[in-house]
Amino acid sequence: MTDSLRYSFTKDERLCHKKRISALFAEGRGFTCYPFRIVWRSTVLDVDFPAQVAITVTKRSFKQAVKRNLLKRRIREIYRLNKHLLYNDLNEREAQISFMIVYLPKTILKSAEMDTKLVKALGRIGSEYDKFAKNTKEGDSLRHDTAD
RNA sequence: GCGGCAAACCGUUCUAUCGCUGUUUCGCAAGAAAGAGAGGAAAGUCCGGGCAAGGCAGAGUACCAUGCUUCUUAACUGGAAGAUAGGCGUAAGCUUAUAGUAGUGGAACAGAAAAUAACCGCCUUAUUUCUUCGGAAUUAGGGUAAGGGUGAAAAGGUGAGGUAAGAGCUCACCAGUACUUAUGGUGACAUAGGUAGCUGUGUGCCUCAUGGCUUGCAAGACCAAGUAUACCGACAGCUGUAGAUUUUACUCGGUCGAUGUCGGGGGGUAGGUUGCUCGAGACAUAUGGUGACAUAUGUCCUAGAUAAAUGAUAGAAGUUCCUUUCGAGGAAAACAGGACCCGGCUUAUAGGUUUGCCACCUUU
RNA sequence: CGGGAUGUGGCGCAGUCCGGUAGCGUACUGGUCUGGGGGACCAGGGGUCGCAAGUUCAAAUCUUGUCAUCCCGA
Repeated sequence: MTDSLRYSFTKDERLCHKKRISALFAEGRGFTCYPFRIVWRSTVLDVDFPAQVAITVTKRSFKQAVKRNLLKRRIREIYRLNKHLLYNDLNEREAQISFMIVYLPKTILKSAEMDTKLVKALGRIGSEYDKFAKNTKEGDSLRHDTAD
């Protein structure tokens, strides 16, 4: 079993800094792949993993904490089982990003449905990164934003 | 058997695989193993307390809260057992209100009048006019709460006597109030008797008693190293005086005490550690108490996250509902997630269990 | 997590303290003035006073619970 196929999900793979999250929303790029919105930003991380992720469900959509927790747990579980696909993409491009998954709808979807949709969304991050890298290269040299 | 009332309790369980957050042990490290990991309301933040910081003693007033009695508790707008007066229910039972009345304000509309009641009516005195000589009418005054379409509420109720007409004016019975005696009760109060003809209701201000500082773990402490009225200049002022400060405001008292005003000037983090979970702790038994609860003994350690852990998938069993070829198949499973910690209250809650009691029906 | 405010015709707000008639502006409908429009004037319709209990003779108003929206501190 290689490292990429370990289904663990440690703290280093999560986005836990308040500053980084506010920077992500201020400068990050986003796209919507229903039922999720992905906000991401190329970032130099001080860990071995190619990505750090945070998951949110807004209080506007779900008022009760039980439902928010349920959705966050399910999304995290799906990410944990499918993140090696994203890691392969990013390792090919030698990139590090931080990103956030926002759950949009106001109803609770089934796990299987969310599974296929999230895999599709994660697959799109690679192509979005290519687009971004191309644009910055044309304008100036590729420039990574520092973490802090 | 069926329906209800009250109290207490449960709130799917197990296995496998992959994960998450602490703890302990092993290991140089990577990591491995063991064991632990949401609730009866964790919720609302409505009360009370612990804990922490802030006062150079403190006191009074204002302000706020509470308000039958006795108890309970660390404390309480909590709880228990009662008291009085209502309301609902056939019943078991449930439920609402309750300090004082010395003073004082108001009670829309309607109504004569909303509380020191004379508009109509009734009785009566005087005057004038008319007269069928019985009386009738006009004006002025007096007496009178028996009657009057209202209203939420109408001046204790019924009967008799009494009177010019009436009236607790007097009497009988009934209802209440105040004072008082005896008995019972820790007490609220109850029961029985006596005295006073004393007699509307609810409500606000007010009065009395008791209690009450403010901010909240994002408090606070440490890593963290110098202060925060720093320091500099100008102007005004000169000794217990001005003034400043003192947990909202005011007063007294206390403390500090020359400084006050204006201008300039300078520093910055939300990272980590701690607070942080052993506590008015839980469970069991015994004793005391009607009960809330208290005391004693024994056993146990039972979440501590921080963009925030308790999940996903598969299988099995049980419960409920639907379909049924009686083999089975399908679906559902409430309210809801710790964020410093406790004690209550309130609100949400599918379904189920146990105990006691009440009414009705059937059988004996 | 803590603190506070608001909810009344279609819209924006009074009235709530101190209980008794729900009102103002604008919008809407009809009419008059004008050749017509705009505008002015007159008349009219439109209200579970967020919801549910309670107190009271009587509740938009007082009390309690609950729901929604908004703001502030960090």
